[in-house]
Amino acid sequence: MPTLQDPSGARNHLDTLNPEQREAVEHLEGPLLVLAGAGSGKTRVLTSRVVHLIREHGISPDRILAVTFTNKAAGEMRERIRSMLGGDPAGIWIGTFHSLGARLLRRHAELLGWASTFTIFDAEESLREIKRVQVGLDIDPKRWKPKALRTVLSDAKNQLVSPEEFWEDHGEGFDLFLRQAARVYPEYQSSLKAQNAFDFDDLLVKPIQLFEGHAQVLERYRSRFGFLLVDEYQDTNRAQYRFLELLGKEHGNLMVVGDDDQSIYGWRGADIRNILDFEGTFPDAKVIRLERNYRSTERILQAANEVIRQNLRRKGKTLHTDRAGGDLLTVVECLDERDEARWIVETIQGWKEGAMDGRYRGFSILYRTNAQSRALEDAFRRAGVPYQIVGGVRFYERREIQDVLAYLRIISNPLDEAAFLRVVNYPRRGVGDTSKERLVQWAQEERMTLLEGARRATEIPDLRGQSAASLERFAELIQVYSGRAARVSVGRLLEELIEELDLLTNLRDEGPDGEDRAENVKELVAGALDFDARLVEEWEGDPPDHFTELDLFLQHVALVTDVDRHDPDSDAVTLMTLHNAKGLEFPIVFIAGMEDGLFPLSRSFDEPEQLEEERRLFYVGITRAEDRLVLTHARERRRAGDFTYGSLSSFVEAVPAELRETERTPAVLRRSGPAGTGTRRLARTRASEQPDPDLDLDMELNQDLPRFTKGERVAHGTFGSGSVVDVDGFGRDLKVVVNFDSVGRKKLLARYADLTKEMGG
DNA sequence: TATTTGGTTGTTTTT
DNA sequence: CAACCAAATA
Repeated sequence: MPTLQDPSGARNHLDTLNPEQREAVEHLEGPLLVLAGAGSGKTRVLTSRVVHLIREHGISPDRILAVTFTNKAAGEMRERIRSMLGGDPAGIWIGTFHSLGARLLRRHAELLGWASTFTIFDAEESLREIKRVQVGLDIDPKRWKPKALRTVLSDAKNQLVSPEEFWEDHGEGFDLFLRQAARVYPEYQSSLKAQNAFDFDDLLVKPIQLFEGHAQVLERYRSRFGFLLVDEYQDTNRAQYRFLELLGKEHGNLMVVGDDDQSIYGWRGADIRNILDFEGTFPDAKVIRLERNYRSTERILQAANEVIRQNLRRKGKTLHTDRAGGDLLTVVECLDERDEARWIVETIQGWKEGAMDGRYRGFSILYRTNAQSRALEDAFRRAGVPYQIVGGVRFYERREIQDVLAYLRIISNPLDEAAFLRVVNYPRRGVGDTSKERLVQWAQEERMTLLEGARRATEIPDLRGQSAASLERFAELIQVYSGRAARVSVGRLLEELIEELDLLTNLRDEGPDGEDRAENVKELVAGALDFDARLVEEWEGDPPDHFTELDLFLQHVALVTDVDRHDPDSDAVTLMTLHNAKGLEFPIVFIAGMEDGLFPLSRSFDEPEQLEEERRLFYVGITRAEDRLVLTHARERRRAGDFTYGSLSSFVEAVPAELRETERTPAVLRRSGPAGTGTRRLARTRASEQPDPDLDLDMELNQDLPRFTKGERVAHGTFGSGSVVDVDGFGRDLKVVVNFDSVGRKKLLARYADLTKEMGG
């Protein structure tokens, strides 16, 4: 037991806790469910309990396993424990399910038939792989969408359904799509194995197989980790539950912390029953509720309580705060998404001088879909207000980053064919699709890896001399760098590689985005150089012996998310989806796009379960706010190319009127005349709402699309006159086949085509 | 072999 | 209105 100094005065860490928090922290053995409302200090409870276990009960840190939802949360937790303890909790495991899984696999991959230098395929890479498998099985990727297949396979994995079981269930079933999936699944798995790769879901599934198939390994970790702690338990899925069950069911020292009202990942397989039924699974479980909120004003909390109260499937709790009163919620009506964005930016500029100390960092804008960030981003850029977007196109998913990473992957894992094929002709060295094809085929026949094949490219029949020479040089390059990888840091390796390939110049020559791309690559290098330092602390007392720093770097970048990269200290407004906002807090929060159909999304209307999940998402959004909450909605919004007209979200109407005030942007006021006609709009409901008649622009788009019948004569701006041959689809998807007199047959989408009916046809 | 073009497609949410 | 993809052409 460490008898270390306590610089933060945390010796009395119990004194600052409320009775419920304290009870949770002092809990020693047996299952414990902490139902922690938003802002109730659950992270504090988790860290304090770890510290308490170590310091008061003499538990060695290496007996503790803590699971967090993001890597950032893991890092913060470790940091807080360190500072409370006054020293590093060496040997403790803290991470996400995925990173812990990766860690286990690094140590024991051989038992499953993988090498410890395995590659982790990200979502994009698994998609490519699925496509490749599809083509191999002669399954048309147009008819059966690879993305849909990936979703199905991912779901199956998260439910721990093996390829064999999946085949039994669907291989000969009546659902044609699932039948295709049943064929793809086993092929996909063996393809991954052949490349010494795991996909994201494997990081959960394979450790479970490891435990289930190797009793001595399970026993080793089971006895090592006598204390398990899990954050955000409401978002765990079947596989994650199984993982915990294997490690913790026997001794039962499992503390889970979560909030059923904040379960927002059902679509990803998260099973809310895990938390709802915890007491059923662990009959001797102690349950502690944390309902005191330390974050938000009373007004905000009342709104949140009222909203979530409408859900049926919940444990039920009500949050309280000492922060009586507070500002009303503001509901703002905007013209369209650009007006909305402009208003938000201007409001932020106005407010920051007063209450916010002239700083931007306390502001956050949340939205339902990533697409909404575009208009906001435009407005911020135009106004010169600093912002950071979390999510959307993720940093590590950018094309140029993926290209560079693919080099590192093939250097680290020579079996990684996906990486090989990605960069063998990047930068261009005259190895086109046909050459690649030849190589792949030949290597397969000769039973060698693509890299070996490239090394012996001159032996490949029907290959241009120039291509063969390029392949040989490429193979040599990779070989040289593989050797260096063991001796040199990743940062250094990357610098040399980029220099040698002259990548930055290459990127800059690419066109308008080239400079940005070059910058991104530089940022990656900076990250790699920085990585060396971090490595040491993370694996302290648990040294990496079977693999290189390069492997760990690749693992790191495969698992970091954009939320992890969010920098709360930079003075910028934060923009992100509501999903990404989980666990964060801001003094002032804007939620944009509060329209029925967008939030809640229209797809959730007919499924009560889904509507409840949307509502929980709204609840999460509301409870991010400390002092002020602003909800904006637009009369019309461009979505997927055309206009949609939305009315105020029913979620907002669920907030009692006395808790909110309504406002309209100047642009709206200009349109509808001075206030006074005011409240009418907000009381109105549903989609019957039309834009004001004086809203001249885009009037036509709002009119019902004309109907067409076969044989009818029509006229088109560019193609001239013709007759309707066929009509297909309906509504916004209405397609019309017209045989034009001059240019012949064309298939047109009615909503764009602007066809007019010819008189007397 | 590389680049351009035209046509189709699509918007939930992500570890 | 994109972004992405397949076929066409330089």
